[in-house]
Amino acid sequence: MDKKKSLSIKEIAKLANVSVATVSRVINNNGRFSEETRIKVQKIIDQYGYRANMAAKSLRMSKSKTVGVIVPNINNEWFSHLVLEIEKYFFEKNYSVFICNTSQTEEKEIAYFKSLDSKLVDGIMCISGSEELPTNIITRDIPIVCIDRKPKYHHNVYYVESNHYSGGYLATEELIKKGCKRIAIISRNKSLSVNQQRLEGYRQALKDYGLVAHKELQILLDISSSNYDGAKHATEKLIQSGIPFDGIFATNDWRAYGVLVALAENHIRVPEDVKVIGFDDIPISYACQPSLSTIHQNTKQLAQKASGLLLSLMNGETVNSDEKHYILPVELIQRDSTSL
Amino acid sequence: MDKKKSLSIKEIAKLANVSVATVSRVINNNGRFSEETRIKVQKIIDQYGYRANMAAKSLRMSKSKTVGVIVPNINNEWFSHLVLEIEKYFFEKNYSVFICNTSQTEEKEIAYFKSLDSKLVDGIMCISGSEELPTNIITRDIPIVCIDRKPKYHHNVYYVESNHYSGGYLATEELIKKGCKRIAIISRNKSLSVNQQRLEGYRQALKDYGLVAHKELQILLDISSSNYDGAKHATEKLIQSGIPFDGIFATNDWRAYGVLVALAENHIRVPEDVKVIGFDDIPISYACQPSLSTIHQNTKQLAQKASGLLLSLMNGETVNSDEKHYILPVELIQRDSTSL
DNA sequence: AGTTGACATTTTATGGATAAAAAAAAGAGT
DNA sequence: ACTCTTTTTTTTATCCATAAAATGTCAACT
Repeated sequence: MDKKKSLSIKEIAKLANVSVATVSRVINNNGRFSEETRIKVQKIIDQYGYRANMAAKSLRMSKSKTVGVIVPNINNEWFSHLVLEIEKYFFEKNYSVFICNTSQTEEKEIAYFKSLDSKLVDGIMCISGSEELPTNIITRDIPIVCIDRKPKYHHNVYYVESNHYSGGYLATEELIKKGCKRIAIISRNKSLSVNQQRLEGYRQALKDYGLVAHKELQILLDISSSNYDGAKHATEKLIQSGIPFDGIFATNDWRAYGVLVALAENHIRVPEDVKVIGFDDIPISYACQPSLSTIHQNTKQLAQKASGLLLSLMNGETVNSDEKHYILPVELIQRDSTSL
Repeated sequence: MDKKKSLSIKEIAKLANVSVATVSRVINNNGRFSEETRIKVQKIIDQYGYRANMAAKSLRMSKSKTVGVIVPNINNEWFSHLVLEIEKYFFEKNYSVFICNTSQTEEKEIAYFKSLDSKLVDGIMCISGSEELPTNIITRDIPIVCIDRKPKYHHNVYYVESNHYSGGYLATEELIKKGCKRIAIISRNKSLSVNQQRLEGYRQALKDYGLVAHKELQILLDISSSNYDGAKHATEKLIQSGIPFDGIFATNDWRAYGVLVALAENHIRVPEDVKVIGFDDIPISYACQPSLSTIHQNTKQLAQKASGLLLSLMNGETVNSDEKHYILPVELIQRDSTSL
């Protein structure tokens, strides 16, 4: 294999009989040079090849054309969809993306912040991680944008999220409009604002429609169990308890499928006996049966807004204070699990 | 916010009253220095903080402690699971991972190879991409390991994959053992060896059990349609055609769910009237109803083997020629969709 | 005391690129 | 032809860390 080692600027310069500075200016099309020189240099580059050494470039310019994406678990379709869209956005702009999977541990999050700092990333995208960002660890002014979580106040932190309150409201309202009177919610007992807001929306909808928010129908799972298993077990317990219910709002789609399977195994029909609605609108929700009514988050737009914001910050553009965070609308998707 | 700029080795050296070389040796615990000096330097570092500048380090050492992962689509649970495990492995070894999503386009693949080359990555993990790797683009000797695909011969390319032939055989055999006589296969018409091998396994199983491999039951989708939709439409067409069948081997789980939904919409019961089996064992296959029999790929092991191999290569260890590729066994998972 | 060796530390060169300052070349005007 | 601009190009310094070579220090041994 004739692997031709890439030439450095210095070597190109020698071959073209010009100085390294001239080559640099031609390559970056920055500064003055005559057309004649441009052709001369370009010819050598075409002939011998040149691949910039990003380490050298980063060192000199203290920026790296890379961004880090902090994500709890990339093997989760909602997060991976965000990552996909972020990657697409930044690829277009000639940035590379470091994937930083925290597995929900603070150690990994801290380690990655250190690493990203060390690697001179130009920006950090932080998806739904811990409450408190370890920004104090960072020694440079790296812009940070958060998705899906209101971070406690940190200097230079911006965020983009869906309207979870509205989603919780819409989901509950859908169940009410389809005739449900005793609606359970299965959510997660973490202080994450996301779950909190969905719960608020649920409570408000019940209130607005004059329904009682039964304490025993508000089930908050702890973090230890998985979404699917946790929701499945919770549903089984609810069934065994004998407490009547005719609708379940599961605050994400995996939980909703836990619910659906538990109901099916207990020969409770959906939507005839009990109606179910989820949240997120991941592919599973239309591909499985019964298809799941859910609240659609505009994941792509979330990613693009956040990426655009981060890019602006990286370019040193000043961002109006009213553009420091976006709350994107969500949409009710009606499918079989809440049909009449 | 009191963001303390990190000091460079030079500044640390000045504060500690030693030379930069000494600081470097202490930090990297490499070379000789007295305990006294170690303490002196460490004290300054503890007091003022030091964060290595990886750009400088990479430039000097021509390695970056990063690897690139080329993947067709990270928003696909099988790939994202691989990426997750690869990330975990390399995090432990103190490497960062660039995510390179090709969206199945050659342009992006080539662009990413150039970028990774430029960024001095120490290794590349290549997951099920195009047939021919654009390795000639690379100007340095970067080790490459492929997962899930036999690349045409390239210098320095190694690969790890599942035994797809055996998987195809096991899947078909399961259907046969559960009484199916007219078994369809729904796969993809790409030259990817993966699909080819699964098809071979299917044919061999039919042959071994004395069944006919009906041409009209071998459906190869083209790449344009999605797995789910493609399989759903294909199943609908098959039903409409009136050709009898009593088992379907869908060569991945998403296709299998396309099949299941098409059957359900046509009031064909699974597993009573038709039995269905998938491939991959992604989470959907146990979480949806009916739960799906499938062929489990040991994704974690695949990722770990490949990562270990890549790391060895990056460390310059010589790899025995018989360790240049691994073929890992797959496992039949029996669930409702093929129960009796 | 002087040579030798072991260890500790500093000096110097280097990796590849860019920006600023300096120098050289070309063009304009008198 | 000579000065003054303007444009082009080169020189130099710098980014930060590491490795190799050189220097320095101390103690042991003949």
